[in-house]
Amino acid sequence: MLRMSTLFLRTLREDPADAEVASHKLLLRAGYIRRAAPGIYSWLPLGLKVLAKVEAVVREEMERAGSQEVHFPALLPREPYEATGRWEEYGPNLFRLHDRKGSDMLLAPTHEEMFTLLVKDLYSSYKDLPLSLFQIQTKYRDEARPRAGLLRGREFIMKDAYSFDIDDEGLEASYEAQRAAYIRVFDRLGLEYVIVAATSGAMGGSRSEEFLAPTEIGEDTYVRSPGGYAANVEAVTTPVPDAIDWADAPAAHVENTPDTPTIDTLVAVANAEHPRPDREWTAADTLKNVVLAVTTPAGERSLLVVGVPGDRDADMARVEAALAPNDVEAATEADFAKHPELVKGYIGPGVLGPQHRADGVERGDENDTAIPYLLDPRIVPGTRWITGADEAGKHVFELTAGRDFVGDGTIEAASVRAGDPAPDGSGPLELARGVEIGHIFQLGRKYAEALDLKVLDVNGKQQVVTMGSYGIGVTRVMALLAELHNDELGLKWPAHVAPFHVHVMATGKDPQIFEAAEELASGLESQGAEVLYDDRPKVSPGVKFKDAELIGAPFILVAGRGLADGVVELKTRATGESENLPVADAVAEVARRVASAVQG
RNA sequence: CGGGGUGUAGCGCAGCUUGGUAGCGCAUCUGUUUUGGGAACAGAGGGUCGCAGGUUCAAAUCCUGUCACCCCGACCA
Repeated sequence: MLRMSTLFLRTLREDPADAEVASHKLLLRAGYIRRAAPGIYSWLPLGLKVLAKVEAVVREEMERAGSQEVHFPALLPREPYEATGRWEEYGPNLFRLHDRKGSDMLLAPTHEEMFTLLVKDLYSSYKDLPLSLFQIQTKYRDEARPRAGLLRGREFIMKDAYSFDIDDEGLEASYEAQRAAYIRVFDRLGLEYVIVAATSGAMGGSRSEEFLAPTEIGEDTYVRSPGGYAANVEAVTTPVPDAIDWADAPAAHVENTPDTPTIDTLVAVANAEHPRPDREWTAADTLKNVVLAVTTPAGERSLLVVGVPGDRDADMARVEAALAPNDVEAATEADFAKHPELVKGYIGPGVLGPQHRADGVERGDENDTAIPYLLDPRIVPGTRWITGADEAGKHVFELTAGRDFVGDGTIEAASVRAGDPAPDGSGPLELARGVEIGHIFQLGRKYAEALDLKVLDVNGKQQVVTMGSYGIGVTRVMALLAELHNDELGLKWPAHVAPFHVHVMATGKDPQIFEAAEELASGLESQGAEVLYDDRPKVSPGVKFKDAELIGAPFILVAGRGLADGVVELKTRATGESENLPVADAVAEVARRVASAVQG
């Protein structure tokens, strides 16, 4: 039995100044965690208890799905990450350090390499497969900006699982098994979630889905359609319209459009000075060419221009996803200085990609080669655009894709808007925010190839193993539960993850009250309930109530003035309901409710 | 990395404009009274005012530099 008089806990009356979101404030105030450094938290007794319960659910479902638990070091040598290229690719997000001999080490951000090597170390036959392994481990990522407490830290606990199969069918089955396990985990935790199509990001790989918990404070934006399509915005694909016959299209013509460096000013001038008879020009008639600087993992930097309809922005998250693992940023003044053919505000296809190469005109210095030009998928042959004429104060009208210009390819760079059609025809998209709590994807053979994980197949030939990778953010899930279950008074844990089930308190000074409370507490404990007993003798009832509500156990059992009439009070934290129970029945009744609440 | 802000007791803050013995609330400790909604009174402990230079008889306060942290955007379980 936990006793409030000795529990290592100090609740705070006021919100910490540096906490913003509810879960962060309350976990600090209620004494679950303490900040040790930015994005790094120490765990107090209550916090550890909740964490252990979340872990237990994850562990049980992993084992049910046939995955076996292992545990790797968090501190790792450089070599395996060098072999897969991730020592470079991870960039500044990787915590790097040296041992006393000067060898490079790292704090693992994730463990693909180690799992792959361990399997390689022990297995060499297709008969050993399929295999699924998992661990629950502390991960380290030196995030540029940790925030929201546990929701995004630099040290966090992740369950990561990996599957190993001989062929694609096996991988598919392993993936489905994990997917089913994730559904069970999140259902048991009582979390609402959507499964969305995702990009695989820096990990590499093909099929990929994220489990997002919808919430306003989420950092991921996703879309869904009435017909059931759901995807992270980064992974949304644009339906490609049919090409348009341009036989009757007017010829392109360059017009003076002074002082029109932005789409808004361009549209205004176009309508004022170059109106078309049937309808007004809008931003959607313009083609915006955005200059980006792309840096490869090896550090090579080059420019790229993406063309998007003028009524949309280039969404950097989507661009990054499309160009992963490269880094992308907006081009700088220095970049423009090196490319005089790029006239800011008036950039057009004329100097880009195929056009540049086709006309053979040298516009920059001798090292100046054509800047690659990628187009939004909506810019199909026959569509007509107003776009830059590559000369200050001039735009070209009726510039027709396919006839007057082409790109080097297409790119999903344009922002996604509510109302856009779903790629599978299932209706208009709506946008929402969510927190990524799980991510599953088929890695394929990337890591097995890089680290030479092969087994003999049935014909005695070496085959590269194919892998899947499956993560759950355990600390993040805990923070999310706190985020979802609270009110102005404090936390309201669901029974199956609460640090304990019943908060028993004695209110009053009469020793008999304390005796009765203690009896209730130990009675409940013998019935299988987990109990915190607030046995502090000189603390006013108000303080005890406030603490109990802040800490957030699902049931609060009060022994106080009602005792004289043979009753104790039971408060249900989630609903705020309060009722009197006869003392004699209280233990049995509360234990029964605990059991049913824990079962969910 | 871009923008904004803050560093004063364990926590939350005032003091800085106009330099002159470092303060308030909460928390902690002692005593008395209190005990169903963050008690009252009396007393106590606890701070090299982020750090380093400078100006001055005198710096939390003015000047310079520096570090750290937080918040908003670009990246991730």
